[in-house]
Amino acid sequence: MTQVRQTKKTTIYDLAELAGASASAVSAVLNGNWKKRRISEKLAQKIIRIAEEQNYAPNKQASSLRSNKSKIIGMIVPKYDNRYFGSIVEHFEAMARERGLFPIITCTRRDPSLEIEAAKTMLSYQVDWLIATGATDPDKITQICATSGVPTLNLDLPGTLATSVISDNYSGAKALTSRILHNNQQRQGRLDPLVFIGGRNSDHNTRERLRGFCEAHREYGIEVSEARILTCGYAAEKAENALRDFISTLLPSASNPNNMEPNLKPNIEPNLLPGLFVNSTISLEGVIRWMSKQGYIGKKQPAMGCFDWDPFVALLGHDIEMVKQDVPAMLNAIFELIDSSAQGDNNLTEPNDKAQVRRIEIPPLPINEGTLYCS
Amino acid sequence: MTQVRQTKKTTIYDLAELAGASASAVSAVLNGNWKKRRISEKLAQKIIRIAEEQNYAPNKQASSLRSNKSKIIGMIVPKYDNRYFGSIVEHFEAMARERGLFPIITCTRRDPSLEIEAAKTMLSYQVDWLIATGATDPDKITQICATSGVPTLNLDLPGTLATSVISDNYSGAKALTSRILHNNQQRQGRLDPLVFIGGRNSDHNTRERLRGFCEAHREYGIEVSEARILTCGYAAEKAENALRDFISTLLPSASNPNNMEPNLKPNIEPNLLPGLFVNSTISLEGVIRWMSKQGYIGKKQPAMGCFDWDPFVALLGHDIEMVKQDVPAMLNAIFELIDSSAQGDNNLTEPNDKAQVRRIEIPPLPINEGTLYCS
DNA sequence: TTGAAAGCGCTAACAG
DNA sequence: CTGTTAGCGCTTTCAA
Repeated sequence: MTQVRQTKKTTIYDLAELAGASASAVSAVLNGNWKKRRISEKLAQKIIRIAEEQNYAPNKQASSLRSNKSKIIGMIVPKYDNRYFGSIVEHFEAMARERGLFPIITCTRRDPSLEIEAAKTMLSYQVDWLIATGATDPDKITQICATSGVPTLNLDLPGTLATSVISDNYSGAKALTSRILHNNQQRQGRLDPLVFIGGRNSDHNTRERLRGFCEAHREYGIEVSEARILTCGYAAEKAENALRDFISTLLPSASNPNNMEPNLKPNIEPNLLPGLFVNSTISLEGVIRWMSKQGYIGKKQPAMGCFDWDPFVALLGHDIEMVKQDVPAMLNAIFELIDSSAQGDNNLTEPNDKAQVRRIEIPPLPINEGTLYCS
Repeated sequence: MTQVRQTKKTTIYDLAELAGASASAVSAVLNGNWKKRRISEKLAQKIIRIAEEQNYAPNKQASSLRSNKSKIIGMIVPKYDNRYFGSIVEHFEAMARERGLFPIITCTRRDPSLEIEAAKTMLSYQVDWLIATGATDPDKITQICATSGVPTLNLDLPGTLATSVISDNYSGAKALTSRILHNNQQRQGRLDPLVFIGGRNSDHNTRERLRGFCEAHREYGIEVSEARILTCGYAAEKAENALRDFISTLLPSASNPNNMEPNLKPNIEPNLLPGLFVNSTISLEGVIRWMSKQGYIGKKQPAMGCFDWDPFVALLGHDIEMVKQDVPAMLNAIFELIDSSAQGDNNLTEPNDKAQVRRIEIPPLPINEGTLYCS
């Protein structure tokens, strides 16, 4: 190893010269298909040795320019501020690397325009695949990619133009709601409707969870009024404000002594909050912040549940039910699709062929580590 | 827009043909330097229109192959399982995009071999810059990149061969330790040494925090024994086990009725734990899990502090002091370095010139949102 | 104001 | 068993 720094990167031509061979020989050896080219083992060894000595790094830009496949697999993700997406990204990277793919992730902060911007940029960098995770408009991404012949898959939030792998939101939410209703009954000795908080009306998952939420109520024989659906977005602040506003309309106060939701009137007690279904950990953050400030804690805390999991919430002492989405299973499904499409690499089956568009729903896992302390 | 899908990607030659111009004109226009080439505004408009109509996506592989600059900026990150790194990545991406750079992140799970593997892969994809965040061996990465002439920067954990931007761990830890000692005194009515838990002896941050930890004790006139330094790694399980083992040697029990740390003996009470300095939120996860299981909660909970911040911990009711590392300031420092190097783009100042290697320490922010509920 | 042409580093026929 | 050659899509002189 003579050089520590060089102004110009080593190429296969440099290696070829050092090995006294041709660039194509070097290329073949370095790509591991020298048996096919029947290059002598001796030459192969020599080339490999020299490459290592020179600390050679192949130029993937050039290689994929020529071979028309980059081995880059892109993923778009909304946020890094919770365990769910963090886990998705970690699993995705690991599984991509196992397959010799190069994963690139980009975070679009739930910004629709950034999403399509990011997709276009990824196309420019010649991704072979694009996974749209939690995208606000997955179909737009699929369309853009289709123009360049790049296959896409949706994760977490479904689209109609590409196969989607998502949680079974309906069943998960229904089961979660039942558990909260049950806990609420235990706590308060009666069956009141819950409040649904967080998420967006416009997104499929929120709608499905809402459907499960309502169905669980129906099975308990409870009606849920529109006023109890607070789909205010995901941000913690929005959830905090939405809850505050809702409660202020609910509880009797100096400013509005009579302004109570009709069906709650007979039961209402100033310090008794309705049970809460929180649609994400980030919304939960706002909810808990508000409850803590107001002193709705300990005995005064209502039964609660959260669609998504966070380890500290499990320890929060709030006795909060959680649903953990099955990230490993979801990514297994994703890579099964990718693997199988790589196999049947004929032009007959277009990746996002109309007939092939499927929706795969993965059951989430119920969690209840609550009640660990602070009873 | 006639085509929805095409088997072959559109190139500047296609656009050139459609525009009745040459490829080089198209290239110039699309790169925004058509004033320099004095191309007619009319032609420029036409080309831009056609490009949009065709949903043209430039091939960055080809472009950077030719121009020898990719505009790709890579970052290596250890984990996505905490707010600190999540925040780093989000800020990094946003700031990179502001500068027209393409950020690519890769997560190496604190695995040294994966780290250098990832660095090499990024080099193959022709990154213009590489930021090594929390790397176990930053200098190795700097060396590998230097071979290809790619400048690097260290973040979070420093190296000696490239400029590093890190938190002021010593001062942060010292202040945090003082606060915990103070709280402990309030709670237990006396001054006992704390236990330091989490992190690695081998990493600079842990050592510096330990130094601040000891110095704070010294200022309080307390001696810290070796036995109280539990640098067991970062994983939650490891912290949980280390704490369990430590306590079992500390407290009298059937199996070891006399096996107590000498200087604690006079004060010991079965249910009174020593105060805790926890070196990361992920270690804290294990610590709290164990404490909850054992019932060391509420009044029985010792004073605690955590180097790093998590919103749910703030709501945990454990009255846990936290230190929040100043991620925006850290990334400002990073991009200041990048920006200034891009400015003085002469060959005279090598990016990682020996004389230029600096260490920039950013003061972390103290946080105390504790005591919100569950008093 | 524009086009032709060379070549970035690599791969893949094809020709020995 | 190995080398020559022709591009992949783009940028960049250079020449008009």
